[in-house]
Amino acid sequence: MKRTSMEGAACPVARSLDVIGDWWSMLIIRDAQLGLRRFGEFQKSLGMAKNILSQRLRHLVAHGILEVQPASDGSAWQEYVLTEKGQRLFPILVALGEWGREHCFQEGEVRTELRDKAHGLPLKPLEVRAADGRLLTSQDTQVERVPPER
Amino acid sequence: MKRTSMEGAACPVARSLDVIGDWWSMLIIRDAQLGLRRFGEFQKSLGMAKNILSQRLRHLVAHGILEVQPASDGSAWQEYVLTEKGQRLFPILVALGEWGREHCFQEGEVRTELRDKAHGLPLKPLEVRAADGRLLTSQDTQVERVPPER
DNA sequence: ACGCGGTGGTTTCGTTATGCAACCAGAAGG
DNA sequence: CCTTCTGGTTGCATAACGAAACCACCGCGT
Repeated sequence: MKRTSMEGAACPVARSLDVIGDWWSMLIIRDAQLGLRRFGEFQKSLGMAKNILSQRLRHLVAHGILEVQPASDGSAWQEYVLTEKGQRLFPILVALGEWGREHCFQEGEVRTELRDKAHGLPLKPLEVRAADGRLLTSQDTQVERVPPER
Repeated sequence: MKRTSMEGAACPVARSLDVIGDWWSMLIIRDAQLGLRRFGEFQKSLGMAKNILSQRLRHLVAHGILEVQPASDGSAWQEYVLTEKGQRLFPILVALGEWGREHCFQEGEVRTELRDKAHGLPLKPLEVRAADGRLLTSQDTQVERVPPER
């Protein structure tokens, strides 16, 4: 038996989840977006087992989301930094955060929030729009099989 | 031992992942957005084990993302439909799809894509914007601990 | 009313992933 | 050198997962 993989799926959502759909990857990526780079920083921030972290970091590196760099402070250790591909996950994090903030807290609970560094204000809510700018809901969309590019 | 839960985390991303962060939930929700409602429809579409599906559906119902309804065709069976809270996950799906489409396919592979029903055109790419409308990257943002509402 | 197949699950059992703790090698620091 | 810290790996116990068998109930044909 094996954990079923979506590698062959034509659906991009399934492909994404195949890469970053486990319990820890998105949290690691969140921390990486916040500037964490060292193994120990991730481990302390997330409180996860070191073997699992090690596994996940390797996985993310293998998929080109993180890359290993020589330490920025001159020491001989290595650091994990987001690649371009990893940076592009930002909207997913924002979407997750927005939904979590709205639907996963009781009134009165302490929470954190992502804000605009320039003015310290909350972000504008994410919007799904058509090419011509109309706001869309899931009912306004459909899935199409598109021919391979080129 | 137990799978570590993020229930107490102050970070909304962690909270979200605690609810929908497993391998299957987002795929079930994707199919629900596409209009699937019956147990058997999900099972056939996803090819997953029925016990796991059963578990996941219960979990999603318990968290108020799906709700059980009497069948729409008059038969005595039940159907699973998205609640308002579940509908709000749409931007996350769009974000996952967009990233997957860009970064998880080889050239020439068949893929599916979400399109605007009105004109059959691809959607506008998601954008993270500040309250004043400026485009933001992760570097332009910071996490703040905000006081409980009210 | 009776039998049969389809739907919607639950149970059972073997495999895989996760979590914890112990261990270990190399780098920093003194 | 000798010690401590960083960055892992290894081994083991347990929880989650996956496949298939099993089961109850619905609806339909007769």
